[in-house]
Amino acid sequence: MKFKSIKGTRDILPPESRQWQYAEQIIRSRMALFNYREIRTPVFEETALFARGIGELTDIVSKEMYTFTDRSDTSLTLKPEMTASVIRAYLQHNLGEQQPLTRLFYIAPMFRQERPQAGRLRQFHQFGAEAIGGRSAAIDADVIALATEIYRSFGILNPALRINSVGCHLCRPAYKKLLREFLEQVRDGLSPESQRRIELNPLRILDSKDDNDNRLTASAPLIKDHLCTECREHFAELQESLALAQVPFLVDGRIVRGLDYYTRTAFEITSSDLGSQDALAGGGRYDLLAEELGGKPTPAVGFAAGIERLLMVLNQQKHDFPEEPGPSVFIACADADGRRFAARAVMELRRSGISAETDYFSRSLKAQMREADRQQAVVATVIGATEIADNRCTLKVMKTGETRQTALDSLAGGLKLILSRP
RNA sequence: GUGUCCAUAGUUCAGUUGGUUAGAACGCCAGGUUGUGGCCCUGGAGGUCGUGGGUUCAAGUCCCACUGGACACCCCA
Repeated sequence: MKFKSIKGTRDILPPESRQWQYAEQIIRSRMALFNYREIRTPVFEETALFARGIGELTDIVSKEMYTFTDRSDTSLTLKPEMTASVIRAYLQHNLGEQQPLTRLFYIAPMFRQERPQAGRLRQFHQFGAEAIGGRSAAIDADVIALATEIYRSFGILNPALRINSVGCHLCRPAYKKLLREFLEQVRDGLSPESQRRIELNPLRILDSKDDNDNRLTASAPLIKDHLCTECREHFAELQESLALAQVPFLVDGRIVRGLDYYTRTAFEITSSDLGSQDALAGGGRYDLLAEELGGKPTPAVGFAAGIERLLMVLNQQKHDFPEEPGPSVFIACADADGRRFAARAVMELRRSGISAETDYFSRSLKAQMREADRQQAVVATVIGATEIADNRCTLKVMKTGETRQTALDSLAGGLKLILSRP
């Protein structure tokens, strides 16, 4: 075996591809219900878009991007996330001029050069939504409700929604200072990893996986208790809106978002049926991003969710996926006349909307019937010189074994009769 | 980037303290007499034992490197 799919990427083969189609179909239907419309953007962008949007110092930008130069020496990057691209498109096409609130959703592949593990791939797929143009917390609640509604409609058993506010450029700097002062006092007891994070990313320490860290930071100040007046009111309004929408949630002051552009609302939906990477979806508000990308100040809120992780949970929870339907009819050929007939009939049937299949190996009838069975054909019929001479054939319903005669020259009609029965 | 474990037919696995032609199940193909699937029976095809080195009279089995995979850290969806 010479060529293989590259590390961290995988092929989605039948019957698994069926699960993807099914998942995407449900996602699309929920997006429509919430009045979000689809956006598709190129798989690559100028590298600078992500550097500016996500933040130069984030792990994603500093060490995980697939970056290359094209033949005219432009630095391009396979998109590691979607939000920067969506805002870029929003600004490029002045979507904000057409309506006050632009609501977009996407289903697309993303690329990050990380070490693969459970629920983490180098090419992975996300669905997500962005509501651009409004600062009301009611919109945050709408976005969060959309995310939870999608999981609810899949029948996911116990997703947990946790929300927080990470403040804004007014209150976050002061809080960070306060937090650093606290962390310095317990510095020596923290894990080496967390010690490093005091300068780099102090908020992260609060959701460390190290039990000892968590003990030491149990009494650390939380940003939700140090918000400015406006952020505090926004967070209160969010909780009220979620309650009105009857979306159950938990306030978790330790939730952080990894990307620089987040302000105020941050949320996560997790499942205990995932491995260590337990986030199904994450999102929040990013009021500063549009400006960062050269547009005029534009508040926005959104979320992104992993499709692989969704499917992992569904399979873990033994979700009842619809099966791939087999052909409606399999035409087995008894002889050369039968094969000639089948060659014409399968196309005629397909053109009249009936999925039809036949044998291509001139095999024994037994083998052809086996094939019909394997393919889960609804009906099988054997055609040969006799049938053609009599203008009659026998339709066999594979599941029950019952048979029924029909005229050969109205095969489609006879099949439709059988297929339309429950 | 770090760590732990793993790598044998299409798939899931077994291969005894290194010792002749590497096995099973499922799947696949063919047959079980005349034109009918599922169950059963019989037969068959299919493996450079991840790759490359090394130790040894002898390596699927021991050692090293590489590649790939799984899981965890990190990070995140």
